[in-house]
Amino acid sequence: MPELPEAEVVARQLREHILGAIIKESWLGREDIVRQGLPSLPWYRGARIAGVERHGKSVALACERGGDTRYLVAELGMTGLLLFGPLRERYQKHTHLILTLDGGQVSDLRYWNPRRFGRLYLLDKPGLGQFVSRRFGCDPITVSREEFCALVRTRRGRLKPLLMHQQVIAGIGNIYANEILFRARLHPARQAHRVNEPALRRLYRVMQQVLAQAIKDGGSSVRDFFAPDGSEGRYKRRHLVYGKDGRRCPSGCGGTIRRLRGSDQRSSFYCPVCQRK
DNA sequence: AGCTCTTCCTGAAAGC
DNA sequence: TGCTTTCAGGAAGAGC
Repeated sequence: MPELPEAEVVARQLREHILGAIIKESWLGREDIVRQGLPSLPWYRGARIAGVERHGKSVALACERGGDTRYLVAELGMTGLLLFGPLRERYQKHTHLILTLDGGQVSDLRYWNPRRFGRLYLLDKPGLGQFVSRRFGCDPITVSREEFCALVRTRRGRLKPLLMHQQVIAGIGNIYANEILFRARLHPARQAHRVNEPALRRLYRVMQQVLAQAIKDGGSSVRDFFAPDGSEGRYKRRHLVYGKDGRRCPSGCGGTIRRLRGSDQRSSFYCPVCQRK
């Protein structure tokens, strides 16, 4: 499932392959996949893809036409993918949007999302600003240590939900939250404001390392994440706790990885020996 | 503020 | 084998 590293990989591939391309045609399989701005869809025909942004786990195409800029935001949700045309055979069903392109390296870009947790948004500039400020907190890649630590210190809730709270820290989901907390040796249910300074700095450093490495590795392909060109992410090989319940802790502490189902239905994977509360 | 619960949605896996 | 049930998960929103 796409989280920040996967969305970043998607954004980078889009920049590499379709920046500057012109949208010739748009095909929409179902209207309810566009949650906002559906009437403006015709505007995008003839627009040039002038930029690609990532916000949290979402990817935004900046489109220009006649001196005007509008955005196409794709929430990837759990199963959402942006794919280049050559993959069309494998992804017929559940393709909800196709942008036929001219002048890029690929013939089209399509949005594929079987579970439809995640929609599309067609927004003008103020609309995007509003969308971003309402939904996304700081970016864990670019946030400074001071800012991050100050933020965690003021929170009374549990550490893991905080890391995954998009309005506070945008882009971290279940996989990376688990991997980060294990490497920082912090229990998922630790109260954020009770984490001491050294541990807080460790958390920041580990968060940046994990995300940077995952981007370098093309993301984690669990279930079926693919980059737009069809390549799989390799970071899954580096997973130490996610989906590893019942296995020996890789730190050599002798503990066994446990899976804890939180009230939010999401699973926490952690080592009860390394990550004490 | 922060927690819990519900809803959205489908395909894979488990259960019978 | 073939049917039914369960489950997984991100995010928003309601209610407490």
